[in-house]
Amino acid sequence: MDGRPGARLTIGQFSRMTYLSATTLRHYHAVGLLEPAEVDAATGYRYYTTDQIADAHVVRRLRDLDMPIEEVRAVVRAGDPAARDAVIAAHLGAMERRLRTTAAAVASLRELLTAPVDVLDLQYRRDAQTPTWAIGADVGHDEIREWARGALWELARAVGARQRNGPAGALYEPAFFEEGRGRVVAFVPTARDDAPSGRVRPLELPAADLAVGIHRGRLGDLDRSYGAIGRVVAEQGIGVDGPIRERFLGRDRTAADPDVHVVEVAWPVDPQFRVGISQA
Amino acid sequence: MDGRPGARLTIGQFSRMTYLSATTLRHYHAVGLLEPAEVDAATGYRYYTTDQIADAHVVRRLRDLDMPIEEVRAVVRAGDPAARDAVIAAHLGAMERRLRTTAAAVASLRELLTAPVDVLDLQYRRDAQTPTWAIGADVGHDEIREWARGALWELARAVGARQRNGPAGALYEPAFFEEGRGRVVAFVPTARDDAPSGRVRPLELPAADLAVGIHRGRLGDLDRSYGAIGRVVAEQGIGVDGPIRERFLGRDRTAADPDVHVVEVAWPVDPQFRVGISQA
DNA sequence: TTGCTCCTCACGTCACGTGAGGTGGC
DNA sequence: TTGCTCCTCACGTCACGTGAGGTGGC
Repeated sequence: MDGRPGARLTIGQFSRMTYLSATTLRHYHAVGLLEPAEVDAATGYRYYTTDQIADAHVVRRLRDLDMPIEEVRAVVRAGDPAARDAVIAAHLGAMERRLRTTAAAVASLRELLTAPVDVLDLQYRRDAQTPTWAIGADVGHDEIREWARGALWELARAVGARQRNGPAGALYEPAFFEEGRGRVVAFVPTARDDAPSGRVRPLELPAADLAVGIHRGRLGDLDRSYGAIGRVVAEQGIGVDGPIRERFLGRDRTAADPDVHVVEVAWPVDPQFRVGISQA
Repeated sequence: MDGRPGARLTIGQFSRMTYLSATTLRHYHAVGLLEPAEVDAATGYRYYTTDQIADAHVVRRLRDLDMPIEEVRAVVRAGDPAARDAVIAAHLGAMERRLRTTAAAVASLRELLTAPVDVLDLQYRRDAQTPTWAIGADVGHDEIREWARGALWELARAVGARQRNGPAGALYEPAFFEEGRGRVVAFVPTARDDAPSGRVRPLELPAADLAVGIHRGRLGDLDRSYGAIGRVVAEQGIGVDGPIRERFLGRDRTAADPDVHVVEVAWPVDPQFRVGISQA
């Protein structure tokens, strides 16, 4: 029994036990993620020990789950097991959310390829200036669902059911569509004139001339309705600058699919040319 | 009603309707994935048409699912709807498989972080030369499960239950672990001396001195057992060159988890030093 | 005329993989 | 001594993002 707990391993031996290529191990050394226990000063040879195998497995598993190297480093470096577990739990939670949305995206794409092209009934409408309470932020495409849920929940609680003057909605700056990230404002119409708290601010929603279409389907399929509305607006040549508006009219409980939402999508247009579309 | 079906859009307008950034659209033009309907020869301005919105949505959705641009191009270029659907179906199938393995990996990682370190009972054994029928190939880490299933199924059918002399197994060249890809040979012991067909070839499994451990768990957790065995072998300093051997002893039907496999993992060692580990 | 949109390079990013060319260790 | 392992650059890959510096269109 001459076993040495920290037996020295060359990079090749360590590679075989960790499923990490020598190139990858050199890279992890360069970026300080997984440092060899010893480096020969004369030859530059890297030597690892058997004690490092467990860490290397954790690193590989986390990288297999696409955790960025910076986060993996935070996990490995965390002295405190609680802090370590927190980082991992956060990433695993994000992974599981991504899993679910990806599964939904796959299902939705199958549908997109078999279902016919959407034809939307577009209507022209002028919305008057409206007092609201609102929450605004710079939001990315990938986080919009979660952000909107949180903001609308906070707005609902702040305004109160009795003081609400209509369905909640949101404004999207063009950059949100053009660059995948931009200012988004969630709002709830209300005539309250006291001072809101938290992230909530009073907002006078400006009057606007709009081409309005109804999206009835999953939120992940909103792009199809946007495309259909944008297409008509472009073909009529009636579009003008300004944020896109959405209003959330609830779920369609008569549908077989439990995730069918009813969302009004409103595109700013020039009122002079409203002859091009039907009237509300 | 002056709508023009193919209305001209600047890159910014098209960007807003497709959720693709102008930079991304220029990139797709450069690589020939999504070409503008018109390019102004004097100014270089790109112009798209509303007819291209649907294609752009398909491209974006496929890219969101990480389909490589080459494959997306094949989908968009496919004139034949059947060919188009075949490419998409193949990728969606791969996506769904990846979804399942990722879900498993997440669950397994949670366990890895809470469960104690594996302690394996290692035993020394000399295996005599063994006649087998075998299938070999160059296989990557990500495809090993599928490949092994196919190869073992073909071997089982070729050899026949009555001519089988023991459990099936596999050999792995070091490159499989070091580079994530390498030669793998699946085998079934048999004394048959007729000529096999298909991918099957006769193979004399060479005699070998082995350190043998039993992995009892999910196949996705085999790395833990490899690490534990490799560690002991390294600490004793008894490892020698040669392929790793596995033998598949079936599932543990007594376990609550339906995916508990029993796999014998054998690491080639120098018989001179077998005093370091217990005897079989 | 202003300023917003669009243009073309060139370079950066992320996590490595792939040689080229050379040295060290058993 | 051979050849296998290891070394350090340097550059490539993939799908864009990010300026820099400049022109065009309403």
